[in-house]
Amino acid sequence: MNKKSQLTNSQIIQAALSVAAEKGAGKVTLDAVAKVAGVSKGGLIYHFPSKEALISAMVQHLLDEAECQRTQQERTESSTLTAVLQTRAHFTRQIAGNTAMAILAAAAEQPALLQPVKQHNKDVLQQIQAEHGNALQATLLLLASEALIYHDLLNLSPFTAAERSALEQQLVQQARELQV
Amino acid sequence: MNKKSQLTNSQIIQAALSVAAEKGAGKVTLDAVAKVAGVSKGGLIYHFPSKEALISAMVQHLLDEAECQRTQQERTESSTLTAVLQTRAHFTRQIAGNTAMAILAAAAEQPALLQPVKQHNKDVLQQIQAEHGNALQATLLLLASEALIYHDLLNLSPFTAAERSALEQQLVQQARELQV
DNA sequence: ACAAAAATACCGACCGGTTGGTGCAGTAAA
DNA sequence: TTTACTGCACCAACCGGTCGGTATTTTTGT
Repeated sequence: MNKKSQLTNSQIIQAALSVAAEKGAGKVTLDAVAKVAGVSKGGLIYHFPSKEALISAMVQHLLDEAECQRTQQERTESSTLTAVLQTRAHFTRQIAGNTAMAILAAAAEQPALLQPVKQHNKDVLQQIQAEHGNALQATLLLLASEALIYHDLLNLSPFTAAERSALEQQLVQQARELQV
Repeated sequence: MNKKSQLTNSQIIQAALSVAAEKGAGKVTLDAVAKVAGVSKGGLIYHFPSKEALISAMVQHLLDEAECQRTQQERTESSTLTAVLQTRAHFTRQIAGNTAMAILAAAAEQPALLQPVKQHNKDVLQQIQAEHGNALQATLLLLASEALIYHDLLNLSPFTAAERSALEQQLVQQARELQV
């Protein structure tokens, strides 16, 4: 029953994501997740032996998804930096609702659970720095883009949708100019 | 006993800050805070009638402190943007430990508690945009600086201390060049 | 000036509810 | 027979918050 098991597995993660998004980061409880996933609590524990394991899987899932979208975008972009900026410009808000609270839940629960995210960011940064002669400037552009994400994460964005689009566009443009 | 009351009040907030920093955002409980503050739970509740009130006060305290440091820096800087960047470069890491988890605690508990932070950011942004002809570029610099803070916040920084200093220096320099 | 009264600051046992997690008997499918 | 669960009772720990009571300070009446 490997297939059904995998299915249930991803159902649970999706449920965890949606609980985080709808009820808030502090409300991701095993009971709530099990209920939304349509699984008994015992079933949940069968798949993820602890809450920590569940949240860790949640974070990993998010990371895999981001990675997937980025590599997809890289086919039509000329550098990693522009690919990242474009991906973020297009997909951020659609994922934001889910991602935000999930990350927050992880951070609140046990900060160490964000370690994979850190590693991922580090990898991306190194790749970008290697591609550009002006690594410092490339890094600044990447940072500005990250700040926009963090704004979504904590719902702290002071920008209107228009302002935000302008910023994203500007970032991509400057990134393109940076290429030699 | 107004003075002693105020003292206890700030002791409690300090305790809440240190609990958040040392134990993590998810461990800010009334019992833990009371214990660190050297106050009974009843005493804590006397000062802050609910956990929400406590965390709200915590956030406000942080905001006031940041505001104070910034206005202090503004005396020796020629623009709000450079003042902000300088302040962040010098003080971020020393506050980071406390601030980080406090903000996270607020976010996880009830996202609405971050509303004052949002307003504060908005005000700063508007002031900066009004001061610069190239508002877009000024905003990008501000954003990059914010990303560095968020890195501290979630302990996600991929930079070494040296890299980080270089980035901060670069930001200030570009901000100075932006002034006309 | 001084005691009675009132307001303030604080204690800590206690309560109802929640949480993460266990244990186990049973079952349907592979 | 193994895998993948269900369903439910149960648990210890913990959580936010209440409540009755107490010590101390301030206000007030005389």
